[in-house]
Amino acid sequence: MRLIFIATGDIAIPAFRELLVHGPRPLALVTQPDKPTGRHQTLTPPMIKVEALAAGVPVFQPEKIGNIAVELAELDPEVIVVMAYGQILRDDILRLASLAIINLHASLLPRFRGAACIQAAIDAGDLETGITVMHVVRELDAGDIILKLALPIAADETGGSLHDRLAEIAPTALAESLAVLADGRAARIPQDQAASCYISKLERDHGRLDWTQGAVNLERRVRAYDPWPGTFTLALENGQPKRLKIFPPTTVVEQNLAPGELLMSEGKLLVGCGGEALRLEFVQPEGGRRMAAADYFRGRSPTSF
RNA sequence: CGCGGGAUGGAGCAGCCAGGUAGCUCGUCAGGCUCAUAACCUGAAGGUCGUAGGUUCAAAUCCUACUCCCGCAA
Repeated sequence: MRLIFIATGDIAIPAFRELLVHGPRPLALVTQPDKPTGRHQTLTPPMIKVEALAAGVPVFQPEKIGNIAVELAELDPEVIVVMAYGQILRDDILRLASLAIINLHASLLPRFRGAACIQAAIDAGDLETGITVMHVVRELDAGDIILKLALPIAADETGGSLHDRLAEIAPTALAESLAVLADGRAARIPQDQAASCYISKLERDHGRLDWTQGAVNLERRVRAYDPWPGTFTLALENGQPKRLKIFPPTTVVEQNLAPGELLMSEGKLLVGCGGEALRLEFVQPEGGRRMAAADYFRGRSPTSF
Protein backbone atom coordinates (compact mmCIF):
# COMPACT_ATOMS: atom_id res chain seq x y z
CA MET A 1 0.00 0.00 0.00
CA ARG A 2 1.41 3.40 -1.01
CA LEU A 3 1.22 5.56 2.10
CA ILE A 4 2.24 9.08 3.11
CA PHE A 5 2.52 9.99 6.81
CA ILE A 6 1.79 13.54 7.93
CA ALA A 7 2.64 14.31 11.55
CA THR A 8 4.59 16.61 13.87
CA GLY A 9 3.74 15.77 17.49
CA ASP A 10 5.52 13.07 19.48
CA ILE A 11 2.19 11.32 19.97
CA ALA A 12 2.52 10.08 16.39
CA ILE A 13 5.90 8.44 16.87
CA PRO A 14 4.73 4.96 17.97
CA ALA A 15 2.31 4.78 15.05
CA PHE A 16 5.07 5.86 12.67
CA ARG A 17 7.43 3.24 14.06
CA GLU A 18 4.75 0.61 13.66
CA LEU A 19 4.67 1.35 9.94
CA LEU A 20 8.44 1.19 9.72
CA VAL A 21 8.48 -2.23 11.35
CA HIS A 22 5.37 -3.93 10.02
CA GLY A 23 4.58 -1.77 7.00
CA PRO A 24 3.34 -0.40 4.83
CA ARG A 25 6.54 1.61 4.82
CA PRO A 26 5.77 5.34 4.40
CA LEU A 27 6.86 6.83 1.07
CA ALA A 28 7.46 10.13 2.84
CA LEU A 29 6.94 12.05 6.09
CA VAL A 30 5.47 15.53 5.96
CA THR A 31 6.13 17.51 9.14
CA GLN A 32 6.35 21.10 10.33
CA PRO A 33 9.56 23.07 9.74
CA ASP A 34 12.22 23.11 12.49
CA LYS A 35 11.43 25.82 15.00
CA PRO A 36 13.45 27.80 17.51
CA THR A 37 12.86 26.35 20.93
CA GLY A 38 14.10 26.47 24.50
CA ARG A 39 15.72 29.28 26.43
CA HIS A 40 18.34 29.93 23.77
CA GLN A 41 15.99 29.67 20.82
CA THR A 42 17.93 26.80 19.30
CA LEU A 43 16.49 25.53 16.03
CA THR A 44 15.02 22.15 16.89
CA PRO A 45 13.58 19.55 14.52
CA PRO A 46 10.41 17.60 15.36
CA MET A 47 11.43 14.31 16.99
CA ILE A 48 9.55 12.35 14.38
CA LYS A 49 11.67 13.96 11.66
CA VAL A 50 14.79 12.60 13.34
CA GLU A 51 13.23 9.13 13.39
CA ALA A 52 12.30 9.34 9.75
CA LEU A 53 15.74 10.44 8.64
CA ALA A 54 17.35 7.68 10.68
CA ALA A 55 15.10 5.19 8.90
CA GLY A 56 15.80 6.67 5.49
CA VAL A 57 12.27 7.97 4.91
CA PRO A 58 12.17 11.15 2.79
CA VAL A 59 11.03 14.20 4.79
CA PHE A 60 9.14 17.28 3.61
CA GLN A 61 8.93 20.37 5.83
CA PRO A 62 6.91 22.95 3.89
CA GLU A 63 5.88 26.24 5.50
CA LYS A 64 2.47 25.50 4.03
CA ILE A 65 1.62 22.00 2.95
CA GLY A 66 -0.04 23.38 -0.16
CA ASN A 67 3.43 24.27 -1.40
CA ILE A 68 4.29 20.63 -1.96
CA ALA A 69 0.98 19.43 -3.40
CA VAL A 70 2.65 18.54 -6.69
CA GLU A 71 5.45 16.56 -5.08
CA LEU A 72 2.97 14.63 -2.96
CA ALA A 73 0.79 13.92 -5.98
CA GLU A 74 3.79 12.45 -7.79
CA LEU A 75 4.13 9.90 -4.99
CA ASP A 76 0.68 8.68 -6.06
CA PRO A 77 -0.47 7.71 -2.54
CA GLU A 78 -3.33 5.34 -1.88
CA VAL A 79 -3.60 6.35 1.77
CA ILE A 80 -2.54 9.45 3.65
CA VAL A 81 -2.34 9.22 7.45
CA VAL A 82 -2.49 12.45 9.46
CA MET A 83 -1.78 12.72 13.19
CA ALA A 84 -0.93 15.83 15.23
CA TYR A 85 0.37 17.73 12.22
CA GLY A 86 -0.60 21.26 13.18
CA GLN A 87 -1.80 22.59 9.84
CA ILE A 88 -5.19 22.63 8.19
CA LEU A 89 -5.16 20.63 4.96
CA ARG A 90 -6.42 22.29 1.79
CA ASP A 91 -8.93 20.64 -0.49
CA ASP A 92 -6.34 19.69 -3.11
CA ILE A 93 -4.39 17.79 -0.44
CA LEU A 94 -7.56 16.03 0.72
CA ARG A 95 -8.02 14.67 -2.82
CA LEU A 96 -4.51 13.31 -3.26
CA ALA A 97 -5.04 9.82 -1.88
CA SER A 98 -6.83 7.40 -4.14
CA LEU A 99 -8.23 5.28 -1.32
CA ALA A 100 -8.54 7.47 1.77
CA ILE A 101 -7.01 10.25 3.82
CA ILE A 102 -7.45 9.42 7.45
CA ASN A 103 -6.72 11.14 10.76
CA LEU A 104 -5.88 9.66 14.13
CA HIS A 105 -7.40 11.87 16.80
CA ALA A 106 -6.80 11.56 20.54
CA SER A 107 -10.38 11.56 21.82
CA LEU A 108 -13.58 9.61 21.33
CA LEU A 109 -15.25 11.76 18.69
CA PRO A 110 -17.52 13.61 18.41
CA ARG A 111 -16.47 14.56 21.95
CA PHE A 112 -13.53 17.00 22.04
CA ARG A 113 -12.71 18.05 18.53
CA GLY A 114 -9.65 20.27 18.27
CA ALA A 115 -6.09 20.47 19.54
CA ALA A 116 -6.39 20.18 23.32
CA CYS A 117 -8.48 17.02 23.33
CA ILE A 118 -6.26 15.09 25.77
CA GLN A 119 -6.32 17.79 28.43
CA ALA A 120 -10.04 18.29 27.89
CA ALA A 121 -10.87 14.68 28.71
CA ILE A 122 -9.15 14.85 32.10
CA ASP A 123 -10.37 18.37 32.81
CA ALA A 124 -13.96 17.29 32.22
CA GLY A 125 -13.60 14.38 34.62
CA ASP A 126 -14.31 11.76 31.93
CA LEU A 127 -13.73 8.12 32.87
CA GLU A 128 -12.46 7.17 29.44
CA THR A 129 -11.09 8.62 26.26
CA GLY A 130 -9.34 7.02 23.30
CA ILE A 131 -8.19 7.18 19.72
CA THR A 132 -10.61 7.84 16.87
CA VAL A 133 -9.68 7.07 13.29
CA MET A 134 -11.75 9.01 10.77
CA HIS A 135 -11.78 10.33 7.25
CA VAL A 136 -10.40 13.83 6.92
CA VAL A 137 -12.87 16.40 5.69
CA ARG A 138 -12.79 20.16 5.40
CA GLU A 139 -14.33 20.78 8.77
CA LEU A 140 -11.87 20.02 11.57
CA ASP A 141 -12.23 16.54 13.11
CA ALA A 142 -15.73 16.17 11.66
CA GLY A 143 -15.24 13.29 9.19
CA ASP A 144 -16.92 9.90 9.15
CA ILE A 145 -15.51 7.48 11.69
CA ILE A 146 -13.77 4.23 10.78
CA LEU A 147 -13.14 3.00 14.31
CA LYS A 148 -12.60 4.04 17.91
CA LEU A 149 -10.29 2.51 20.50
CA ALA A 150 -11.17 3.38 24.10
CA LEU A 151 -8.80 3.86 27.04
CA PRO A 152 -9.80 4.31 30.69
CA ILE A 153 -8.56 7.45 32.44
CA ALA A 154 -6.82 6.79 35.78
CA ALA A 155 -7.60 8.78 38.93
CA ASP A 156 -4.09 10.21 38.97
CA GLU A 157 -3.84 10.62 35.21
CA THR A 158 -1.97 13.65 33.92
CA GLY A 159 -1.99 15.16 30.47
CA GLY A 160 1.49 13.76 30.02
CA SER A 161 0.71 10.21 31.09
CA LEU A 162 -2.47 10.11 29.04
CA HIS A 163 -0.65 11.48 26.01
CA ASP A 164 1.88 8.67 26.26
CA ARG A 165 -0.71 5.95 26.76
CA LEU A 166 -2.77 7.18 23.82
CA ALA A 167 0.36 7.23 21.69
CA GLU A 168 0.93 3.59 22.62
CA ILE A 169 -2.50 2.41 21.47
CA ALA A 170 -2.43 4.46 18.27
CA PRO A 171 -0.45 1.83 16.32
CA THR A 172 -3.18 -0.72 17.00
CA ALA A 173 -5.89 1.66 15.83
CA LEU A 174 -3.90 2.53 12.73
CA ALA A 175 -3.04 -1.05 11.79
CA GLU A 176 -6.64 -2.14 12.12
CA SER A 177 -7.90 0.83 10.11
CA LEU A 178 -5.46 0.20 7.29
CA ALA A 179 -6.44 -3.46 7.22
CA VAL A 180 -10.14 -2.78 6.85
CA LEU A 181 -9.54 -0.01 4.33
CA ALA A 182 -7.36 -2.31 2.24
CA ASP A 183 -9.99 -4.98 1.83
CA GLY A 184 -12.85 -2.57 1.47
CA ARG A 185 -14.82 -3.43 4.59
CA ALA A 186 -14.12 -0.22 6.51
CA ALA A 187 -17.00 1.19 8.48
CA ARG A 188 -18.04 4.74 7.76
CA ILE A 189 -20.04 6.12 10.66
CA PRO A 190 -21.14 9.76 10.45
CA GLN A 191 -20.54 11.78 13.60
CA ASP A 192 -23.44 12.98 15.68
CA GLN A 193 -22.93 16.66 15.01
CA ALA A 194 -25.24 17.65 17.86
CA ALA A 195 -23.07 15.78 20.38
CA SER A 196 -19.84 17.35 19.20
CA CYS A 197 -17.82 19.90 21.12
CA TYR A 198 -14.79 21.83 20.03
CA ILE A 199 -11.79 22.53 22.26
CA SER A 200 -9.66 25.47 21.26
CA LYS A 201 -5.90 25.40 21.39
CA LEU A 202 -4.43 25.97 24.84
CA GLU A 203 -2.21 28.94 25.63
CA ARG A 204 0.03 29.29 28.62
CA ASP A 205 -2.28 31.83 30.25
CA HIS A 206 -5.10 29.29 30.29
CA GLY A 207 -3.19 27.58 33.09
CA ARG A 208 -3.95 30.34 35.58
CA LEU A 209 -6.00 28.87 38.40
CA ASP A 210 -9.18 30.59 39.53
CA TRP A 211 -9.54 29.70 43.21
CA THR A 212 -13.29 30.30 43.16
CA GLN A 213 -13.87 27.36 40.85
CA GLY A 214 -13.98 24.57 43.37
CA ALA A 215 -11.36 22.12 44.59
CA VAL A 216 -12.62 19.17 42.52
CA ASN A 217 -12.37 21.11 39.26
CA LEU A 218 -9.01 22.58 40.13
CA GLU A 219 -7.54 19.22 41.10
CA ARG A 220 -8.51 17.90 37.67
CA ARG A 221 -7.17 20.94 35.91
CA VAL A 222 -3.76 20.69 37.58
CA ARG A 223 -3.52 17.09 36.35
CA ALA A 224 -4.93 17.80 32.90
CA TYR A 225 -2.58 20.69 32.17
CA ASP A 226 0.57 18.87 33.32
CA PRO A 227 3.06 19.17 31.71
CA TRP A 228 1.52 21.48 29.10
CA PRO A 229 0.54 24.28 29.46
CA GLY A 230 1.03 23.88 33.21
CA THR A 231 -0.95 25.62 35.92
CA PHE A 232 0.00 28.63 37.99
CA THR A 233 -1.27 31.26 40.36
CA LEU A 234 -0.02 34.73 41.12
CA ALA A 235 1.71 35.39 44.43
CA LEU A 236 3.05 38.71 45.69
CA GLU A 237 6.80 38.89 46.09
CA ASN A 238 8.19 42.22 47.28
CA GLY A 239 4.89 43.71 46.23
CA GLN A 240 5.20 42.38 42.70
CA PRO A 241 2.89 39.65 41.42
CA LYS A 242 4.98 36.64 40.40
CA ARG A 243 3.94 33.39 38.80
CA LEU A 244 3.96 30.33 40.96
CA LYS A 245 3.66 27.06 39.08
CA ILE A 246 1.52 24.37 40.67
CA PHE A 247 2.26 20.69 40.00
CA PRO A 248 0.27 17.51 40.55
CA PRO A 249 -0.57 15.73 42.65
CA THR A 250 -2.97 17.88 44.59
CA THR A 251 -5.65 16.65 46.96
CA VAL A 252 -9.15 17.87 47.71
CA VAL A 253 -9.63 18.28 51.47
CA GLU A 254 -12.50 19.31 53.71
CA GLN A 255 -11.48 22.71 54.99
CA ASN A 256 -13.53 25.84 54.74
CA LEU A 257 -11.22 28.59 53.51
CA ALA A 258 -11.94 31.65 51.41
CA PRO A 259 -10.80 31.33 47.77
CA GLY A 260 -7.04 31.86 47.69
CA GLU A 261 -6.66 31.83 51.47
CA LEU A 262 -3.63 29.86 52.69
CA LEU A 263 -3.22 27.57 55.68
CA MET A 264 -0.47 25.21 56.79
CA SER A 265 -1.91 21.97 58.05
CA GLU A 266 0.02 18.84 58.95
CA GLY A 267 3.03 20.07 57.06
CA LYS A 268 1.07 20.67 53.87
CA LEU A 269 -0.04 23.90 52.26
CA LEU A 270 -3.80 24.27 51.81
CA VAL A 271 -5.40 26.75 49.44
CA GLY A 272 -9.05 27.70 49.79
CA CYS A 273 -11.15 27.04 46.70
CA GLY A 274 -14.59 28.07 47.89
CA GLY A 275 -16.12 25.49 50.21
CA GLU A 276 -13.28 23.01 50.07
CA ALA A 277 -9.52 23.41 49.86
CA LEU A 278 -6.74 22.04 47.68
CA ARG A 279 -3.66 20.57 49.31
CA LEU A 280 -0.51 21.34 47.34
CA GLU A 281 2.59 19.15 47.21
CA PHE A 282 4.94 20.86 44.75
CA VAL A 283 5.28 24.40 43.49
CA GLN A 284 7.88 26.40 41.57
CA PRO A 285 8.38 30.14 41.91
CA GLU A 286 9.74 32.28 39.08
CA GLY A 287 13.51 32.07 39.06
CA GLY A 288 13.49 29.17 41.47
CA ARG A 289 13.48 25.46 41.16
CA ARG A 290 10.64 23.13 41.93
CA MET A 291 10.17 22.67 45.69
CA ALA A 292 7.82 21.33 48.32
CA ALA A 293 4.90 23.69 48.83
CA ALA A 294 5.64 23.75 52.56
CA ASP A 295 9.21 24.95 51.88
CA TYR A 296 7.93 27.70 49.65
CA PHE A 297 5.57 28.85 52.36
CA ARG A 298 8.24 28.66 55.05
CA GLY A 299 10.60 30.99 53.23
CA ARG A 300 8.19 33.57 51.84
CA SER A 301 5.10 33.40 54.06
CA PRO A 302 2.56 34.65 51.52
CA THR A 303 -0.82 35.41 53.02
CA SER A 304 -2.96 34.45 50.05
CA PHE A 305 -3.00 33.72 46.31
C1' C B 1 24.30 36.81 21.14
C1' G B 2 15.55 36.90 22.01
C1' C B 3 13.82 39.20 27.29
C1' G B 4 14.30 38.53 32.51
C1' G B 5 15.07 36.35 37.72
C1' G B 6 18.35 33.55 40.89
C1' A B 7 22.96 31.00 43.64
C1' U B 8 23.78 33.00 51.59
C1' G B 9 24.65 26.28 57.45
C1' G B 10 20.47 20.26 55.76
C1' A B 11 15.45 23.02 53.30
C1' G B 12 13.12 27.71 52.02
C1' C B 13 14.32 32.89 52.44
C1' A B 14 16.19 38.12 54.38
C1' G B 15 20.61 41.06 54.28
C1' C B 16 23.23 43.88 48.81
C1' C B 17 20.66 49.89 46.43
C1' A B 18 23.42 54.03 50.81
C1' G B 19 30.66 48.27 52.19
C1' G B 20 32.13 47.62 58.84
C1' U B 21 29.69 41.34 64.53
C1' A B 22 25.95 35.94 59.64
C1' G B 23 19.80 37.15 60.43
C1' C B 24 14.51 34.78 59.80
C1' U B 25 10.99 30.47 59.38
C1' C B 26 12.02 25.37 59.74
C1' G B 27 14.97 20.90 60.11
C1' U B 28 18.83 18.12 63.04
C1' C B 29 21.00 16.93 68.01
C1' A B 30 20.66 17.36 73.54
C1' G B 31 17.65 18.56 77.64
C1' G B 32 12.87 20.19 79.82
C1' C B 33 7.42 20.31 80.11
C1' U B 34 3.18 17.08 79.01
C1' C B 35 -1.19 11.29 79.69
C1' A B 36 0.49 12.45 74.83
C1' U B 37 1.86 15.07 70.25
C1' A B 38 3.36 17.20 64.09
C1' A B 39 2.33 21.56 70.18
C1' C B 40 5.36 24.49 73.82
C1' C B 41 10.21 25.96 76.58
C1' U B 42 15.79 25.92 76.97
C1' G B 43 20.44 25.01 74.85
C1' A B 44 23.87 23.19 70.94
C1' A B 45 26.10 21.79 66.44
C1' G B 46 26.33 23.27 61.44
C1' G B 47 28.13 28.59 56.59
C1' U B 48 35.02 28.76 51.70
C1' C B 49 27.91 33.91 51.39
C1' G B 50 28.35 29.68 43.29
C1' U B 51 33.85 30.18 41.07
C1' A B 52 38.06 33.37 39.77
C1' G B 53 40.08 38.08 39.70
C1' G B 54 39.71 43.50 40.87
C1' U B 55 38.64 48.17 43.99
C1' U B 56 39.14 49.20 49.41
C1' C B 57 41.89 49.98 55.83
C1' A B 58 37.68 46.63 55.31
C1' A B 59 33.48 42.99 50.38
C1' A B 60 27.72 38.51 51.12
C1' U B 61 27.36 43.85 49.80
C1' C B 62 30.83 47.72 44.66
C1' C B 63 33.38 46.29 39.49
C1' U B 64 34.79 42.41 35.66
C1' A B 65 34.74 37.53 33.75
C1' C B 66 33.02 32.58 34.21
C1' U B 67 29.90 28.21 35.91
C1' C B 68 25.26 26.32 37.23
C1' C B 69 19.68 26.77 38.11
C1' C B 70 15.07 28.89 36.62
C1' G B 71 10.71 32.16 34.61
C1' C B 72 8.98 34.31 29.94
C1' A B 73 9.02 33.46 24.94
C1' A B 74 8.79 29.61 20.95
